[in-house]
Amino acid sequence: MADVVREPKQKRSIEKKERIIKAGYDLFAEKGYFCTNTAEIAKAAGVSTGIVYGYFHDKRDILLEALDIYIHAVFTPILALLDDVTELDFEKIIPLAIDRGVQAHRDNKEMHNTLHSLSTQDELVLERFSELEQEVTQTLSKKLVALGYPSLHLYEKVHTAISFVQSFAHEEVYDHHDYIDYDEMRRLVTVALIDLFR
Amino acid sequence: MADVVREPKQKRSIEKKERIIKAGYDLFAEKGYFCTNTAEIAKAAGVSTGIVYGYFHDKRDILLEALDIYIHAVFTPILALLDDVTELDFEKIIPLAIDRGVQAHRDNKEMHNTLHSLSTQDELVLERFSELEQEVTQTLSKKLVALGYPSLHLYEKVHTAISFVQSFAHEEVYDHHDYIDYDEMRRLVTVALIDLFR
Amino acid sequence: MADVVREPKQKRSIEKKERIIKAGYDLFAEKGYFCTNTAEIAKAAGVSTGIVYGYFHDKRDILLEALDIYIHAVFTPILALLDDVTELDFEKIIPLAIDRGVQAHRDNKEMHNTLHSLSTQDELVLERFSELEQEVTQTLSKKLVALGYPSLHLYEKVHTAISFVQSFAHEEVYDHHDYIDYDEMRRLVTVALIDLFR
Amino acid sequence: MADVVREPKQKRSIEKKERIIKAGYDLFAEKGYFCTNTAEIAKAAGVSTGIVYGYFHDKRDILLEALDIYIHAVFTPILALLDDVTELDFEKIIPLAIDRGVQAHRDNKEMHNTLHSLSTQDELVLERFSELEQEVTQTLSKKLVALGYPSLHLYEKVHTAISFVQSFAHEEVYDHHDYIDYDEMRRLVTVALIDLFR
DNA sequence: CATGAATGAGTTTTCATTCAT
DNA sequence: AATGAATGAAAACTCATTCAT
Repeated sequence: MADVVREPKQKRSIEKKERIIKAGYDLFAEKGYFCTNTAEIAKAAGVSTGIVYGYFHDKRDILLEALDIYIHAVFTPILALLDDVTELDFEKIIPLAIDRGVQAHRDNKEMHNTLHSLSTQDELVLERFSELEQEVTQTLSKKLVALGYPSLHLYEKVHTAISFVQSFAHEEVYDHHDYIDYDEMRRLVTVALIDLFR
Repeated sequence: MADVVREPKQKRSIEKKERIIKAGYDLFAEKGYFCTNTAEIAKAAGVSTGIVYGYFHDKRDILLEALDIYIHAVFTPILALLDDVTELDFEKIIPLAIDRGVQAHRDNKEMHNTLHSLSTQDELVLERFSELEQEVTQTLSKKLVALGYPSLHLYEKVHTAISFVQSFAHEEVYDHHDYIDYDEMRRLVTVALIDLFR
Repeated sequence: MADVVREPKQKRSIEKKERIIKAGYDLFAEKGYFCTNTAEIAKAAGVSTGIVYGYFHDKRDILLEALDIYIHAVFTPILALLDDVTELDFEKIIPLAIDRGVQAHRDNKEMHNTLHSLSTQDELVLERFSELEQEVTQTLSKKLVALGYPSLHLYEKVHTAISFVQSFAHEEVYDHHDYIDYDEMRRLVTVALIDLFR
Repeated sequence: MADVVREPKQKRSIEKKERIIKAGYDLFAEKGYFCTNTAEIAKAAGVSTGIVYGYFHDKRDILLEALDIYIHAVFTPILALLDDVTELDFEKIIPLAIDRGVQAHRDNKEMHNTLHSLSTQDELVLERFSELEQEVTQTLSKKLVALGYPSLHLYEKVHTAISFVQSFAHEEVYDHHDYIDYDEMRRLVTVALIDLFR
């Protein structure tokens, strides 16, 4: 009935809302969205089940907020990638980019999976992911152009690079395979990316 | 307490089991594992809900069998990739590989997502995915060696190549972004992969 | 998800569905719609909570079916009122009508209240009540005309009569007041109704 | 365990309490007792949810106070009915009584329904209704006697009259039926009531 | 083997009431 | 007195799994 959600203004409330998001984030990451229930989230956040619905419309709403956290955590370092760069030395930039990508993935791999899988079933999740990729691609492209890189097919290059980095990060972070030497793989990816921008 | 699952010998039973797997496959792909219920699967398969438990231990068991179907569908064409190749002309092989990868992804993208997301939560799903990647990497590597390609760091090259192809396939199949020219991106990926094996 | 409701064909199922409606009827009548929960209905019907949703969309759906029962129980005897009448002797007909009305009310007074109050909040309940009143009015009018009664303002007369009978029935059934002699009141109502049709 | 309810002495408090009752009245009338929650009442009254429990024991307590308002609103004009009458001309009195009854019903029809339905479930509501009917019947009867009307079966006549008026008021106010000419129906009721007192 | 009705534990969500501030 | 965040019990409804037929 009361389809109203508190927009907390006071510090204590804001902290509480954030505790709930954090608890949701961790549980969704650990067990997936569908295997996590609101009672668990409330318990993990140290609040009652009722108050969860004071801050969020429903469980999905918690996910959407967790998505924002995730996006912030993962993409902030990547967007900042070229901030300290003054000259276009891809031999230096690429390894740094890979490090950042791997680190971001390492810190958030479970959530990544949870969100990625939901993106098939949830318009909004998909949309936000999409917007984000666009923002990253365009921001990095703009910075490269500002540093003097030619703009021909740049979006495609950057997008491909991001895609390769993510793909490698995923491999390394999960580290499934005994028969793969990940250092060597990293070298191959590095070379491929340097060639891409040559 | 018949925790026993029939191993169907007769043709009619085998067909029935396969219909259930197919129905499960389609529904899991369309709506995800958790948003599909067993009654729907049974209905789609044209059987009663009860009999599902005559062929499968539980819902997850259907998923596991669907996983096998998926694996077969996706990886058979990829494993067969080098079967008709007699000389190592990567300028020809790579575009073919990309086509196959994109096609496989296109045909099974929803199931890919469903399974991928479950792999975080389900040991066995993860394990089978892992085994499969290993098999593909090693089979393709073996074929390349047989065709005269040097074996140094070959697993890493092949694995990286697979990873890049999948990554591109995903991009192209989902086709999120207006600002990306996917033909150009395909060209970039093709060049990168040719360089990888040069 | 499965928004499907079984339409029971077999005798056992039909009996079960009727048991649920009966249990709902009794509980709604006794405690009102909002103070009755589905678990209670299930328990009273001797079934599990789950199966209730096999036969009914939701709690309101049980109410709607109970409404049909109510309508049948209350209005069947009233509709049949003039069936055995061959001549228009209101001195005989009116007392009979009052008896029937009081009896119907007596048998179903709680449900009457429950439904009546919901009619304000539920379109469909209101609609069915309305239809019913219309049917009763028109059926009785038609019978009177067939017996030779003039049709001028007949609907209004019949509707007024019904309304008076219900009103008296309510009074007598509840029997609130010590200071009222209900036999005398019945006499007054009888006279008023006879005069109405004179 | 402050189960104590403030009896407000100061003007501001009294106003606040009245605002809550008014808000409760309106919401109960509009949506029914069970579909109205205390937060809504508080909001509509412009107070906090907490303070509601400073003035009322519980939600039902608000209803009971709203009942008093209702009773006052509905029955005051009816009780005053014969105040200006000096001679017993029922041809004049009856139409006036019907007008008053219809008007009272029109102004409070939703609350009437809400309260009426609760009277089955709530002793106190039933009791107050009963007391009220008694008061109205007895007050009007006394006035009639003072004007020279014979007291034989007077309570029954008055009670019947009230009951008929209410019944007609309900019909006219809801105005369900296209096939009914309510002006004609009013005429019939008027005649019946005049005859009742003849 | 097959059916599909039945079970009941589990899930999301609401809301009257309390309580820290 | 007043606030409105917080509580937690209770409600509606779902669904994997079982079982009588």
